[in-house]
Amino acid sequence: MLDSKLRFFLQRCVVLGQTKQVHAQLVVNGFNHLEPVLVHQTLQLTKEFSRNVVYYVKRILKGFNGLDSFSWGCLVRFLSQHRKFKETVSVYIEMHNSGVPPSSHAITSVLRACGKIENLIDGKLIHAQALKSGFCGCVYVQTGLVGLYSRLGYIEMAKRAFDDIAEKNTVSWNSLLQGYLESGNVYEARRVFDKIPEKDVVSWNLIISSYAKKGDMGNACSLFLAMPLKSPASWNILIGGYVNCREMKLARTYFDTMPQKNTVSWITMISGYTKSGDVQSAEELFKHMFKKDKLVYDAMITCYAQNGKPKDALKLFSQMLNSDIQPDEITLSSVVSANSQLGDISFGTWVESYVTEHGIKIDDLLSTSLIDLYMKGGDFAKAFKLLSNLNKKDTVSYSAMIMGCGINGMATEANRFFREMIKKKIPPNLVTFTGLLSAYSHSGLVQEGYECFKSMKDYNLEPSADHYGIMVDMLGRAGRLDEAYELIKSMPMQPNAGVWGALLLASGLHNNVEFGEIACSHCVELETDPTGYLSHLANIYTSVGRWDDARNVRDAMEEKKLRKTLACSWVET
DNA sequence: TTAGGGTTAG
Repeated sequence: MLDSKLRFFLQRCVVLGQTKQVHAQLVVNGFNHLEPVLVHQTLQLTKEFSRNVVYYVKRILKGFNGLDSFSWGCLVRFLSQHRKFKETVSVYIEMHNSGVPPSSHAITSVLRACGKIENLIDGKLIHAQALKSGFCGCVYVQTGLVGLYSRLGYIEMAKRAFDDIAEKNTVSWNSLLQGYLESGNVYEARRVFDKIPEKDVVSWNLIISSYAKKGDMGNACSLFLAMPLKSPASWNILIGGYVNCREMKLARTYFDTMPQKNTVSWITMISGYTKSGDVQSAEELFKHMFKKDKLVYDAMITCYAQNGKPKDALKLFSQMLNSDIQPDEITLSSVVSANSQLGDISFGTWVESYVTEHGIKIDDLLSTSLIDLYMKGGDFAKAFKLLSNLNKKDTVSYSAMIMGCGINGMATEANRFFREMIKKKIPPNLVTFTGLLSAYSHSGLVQEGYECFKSMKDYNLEPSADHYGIMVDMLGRAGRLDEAYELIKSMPMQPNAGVWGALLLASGLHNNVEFGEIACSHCVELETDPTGYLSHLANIYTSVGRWDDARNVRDAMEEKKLRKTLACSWVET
């Protein structure tokens, strides 16, 4: 009687607190055989991932006297469903080490997880276990194997696993299709697609997504129009394709007409606007969203951080915390980047304590943004420690380091890091050279800077206008104005105001009227507000005693300023 | 089984 009563209560639990109450009842009455039902129910009712639930369930599992592969399987599946793939694998291993035989659910889930985190070694081990435990006749497990090998690019293995399936379902076919798409064999993929006996939405979405990723929107769109039933994912794939091609207008048209938008649709649009620098449109979408989840906040914070609005990024971050949404390492990397733009080094300490308090893992990307923060703030030791603790040092982390050296005029260190990355076969990029050149420039090492600039072509890098700007600045400061001017004339692209501005600045330092005039005229042409440049020129005239010219320039400035003020008040009224 | 959020410059 009590048994069925407890079962009844369990099945009606809607929050963790209730299952915990019933659990206490079970234990008191010695009904431990109902614990698997409790585990199942608890995980079923947990719609949003919660670490507390995992701890709670794990505690129950550890207390089992008998082996329960059902309950363990529930947990493994729960973790996989909530995209905690590393944990899925580690819990599966824990289960195995406890001597619990796997269930088909557990195997299918862990195979998916191995595929997602590209863990071939464990994937193969689990394949062997599946064989040993006799699950290789189960279509779900077999399909899981096709999925694993497909995702990891072992198409031959995937094909073999697929051929072994006696009764293939559409998921089996789709997994194979994904394998061919992953390995870039479009021809074979198309053949598989055409052979699928009952194509479902996913079959269509997979093939459309492959065209969209390549930027072949013609094919993507015509298949999209041809498909019989569209899911929100189909629309999102198409929108994502247009976003990647920077076709925001078309993306917006589909976004506006799609029948059922979900958060993925909104995030795809917001990140599209982020990349095209349209903060206003991103903001407008964000404001109109009804239910904002963590990923939406992340997308919008990144939008601010990447478009030079660090203060807005931080404001939104505190709003996020106030809404009780927990940030993770992805959120924090953007927020650290925002703080780095503001030069607030104290935020690094905050992040480090927040991370330990909330059990967030500092991964390489978050470390890199912290390296940038500490280097800009001059805490070389902390940055260096983070760099040496990285799992994988890459172009970005080294560039952040070198960039910091550049800002702080540490040419020797910049050069040391540069040589280190070359030795490790990590390719430098344009940012690396921006850092390196500015390090030489700030230290006045003209010869080294020159060599470095010339060496860019050895790494197949074409200097940008900014790199020329640094060179002009460096040569100019050293008084080599002729060389600086010659360098500008040799530029393969149109020199920007930064380049001419550097020459103007140097002309001022060395009281050179000739180059000052040339540089200033170009700056005025390129920028809407010429007052700063003109005042520089006036100072040059003054320094060589050409008072009349100085006055003429200042008069011209007054007139322009007056006109600007008039224009402003005209607009205001 | 498909679709969404991150790090270095300006």
